[in-house]
Amino acid sequence: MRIATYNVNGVNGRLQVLLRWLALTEPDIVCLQELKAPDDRFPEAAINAAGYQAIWHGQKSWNGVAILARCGKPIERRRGLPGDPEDVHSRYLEAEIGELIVGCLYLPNGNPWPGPKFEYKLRWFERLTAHAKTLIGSGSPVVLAGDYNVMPTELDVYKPERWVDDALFRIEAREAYARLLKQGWTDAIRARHPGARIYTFWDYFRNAYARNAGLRIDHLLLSPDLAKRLKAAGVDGDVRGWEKTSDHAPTWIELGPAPKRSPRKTAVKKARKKTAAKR
DNA sequence: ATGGCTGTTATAAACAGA
Repeated sequence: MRIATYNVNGVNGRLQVLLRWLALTEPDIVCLQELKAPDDRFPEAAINAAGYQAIWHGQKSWNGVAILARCGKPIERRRGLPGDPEDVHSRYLEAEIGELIVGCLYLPNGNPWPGPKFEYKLRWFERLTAHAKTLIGSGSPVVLAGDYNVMPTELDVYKPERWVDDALFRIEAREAYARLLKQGWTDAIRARHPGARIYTFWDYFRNAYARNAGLRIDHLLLSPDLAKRLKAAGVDGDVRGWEKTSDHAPTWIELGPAPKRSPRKTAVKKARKKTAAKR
């Protein structure tokens, strides 16, 4: 099973690129960010025609997230994070898809630092972390996928020294990311490619893609049982070179099948067999 | 340090993104 996250930077402006990528890579589940469209402008018909059912949380001009699935319509569990009824940004959507819980998120950019936007980013991060704790505590298989707007380490930036006072790389943001992971989440790309320079975003300016002046800010975090099923992870970097493309590239994981029985049940069965053999 | 580019829309002497 392939699960991908893709910040499309305008779902309507990006529709042809999105459809081309869906047809090419056939992910089973897709988290989209930066729809930049209100609910009634989501291109549902085109997405359905491509073989996907979707739920979405739109917003005029900015933000907006969606979850697509090929294996039935995602069952919505939540839109928006708990903890701030004043927050009207469309940045979080959560669904049940088969045995999985999928959280699709678009963490605030936070620039410029310092300032109210950065404070909002940190508050939003805390709300995400609080919610993630309840998710991981439930013991369910969960993936939290999206644009986190954080480069976790120096390995995740083409030129770290230029970014130290940027909201995407400020120490407060990196520490918030580390605190989230400490709950027990696995950063899938980093787990499969320790030490590798992997980017998911290249600025539209300064020929950044050609120079590979990139950032790794799109992440898929896996709950412990899903981490055990992680077979592969990568970035569809070529998509960033297409015409009319997003500044982000699709980022994905490949999961093995769910174990048929829980380890507890298997242990019980083995014990029974042993007992039976003794008789 | 600044500005470079892109999508959206209040079509700009606009904003936000990263």
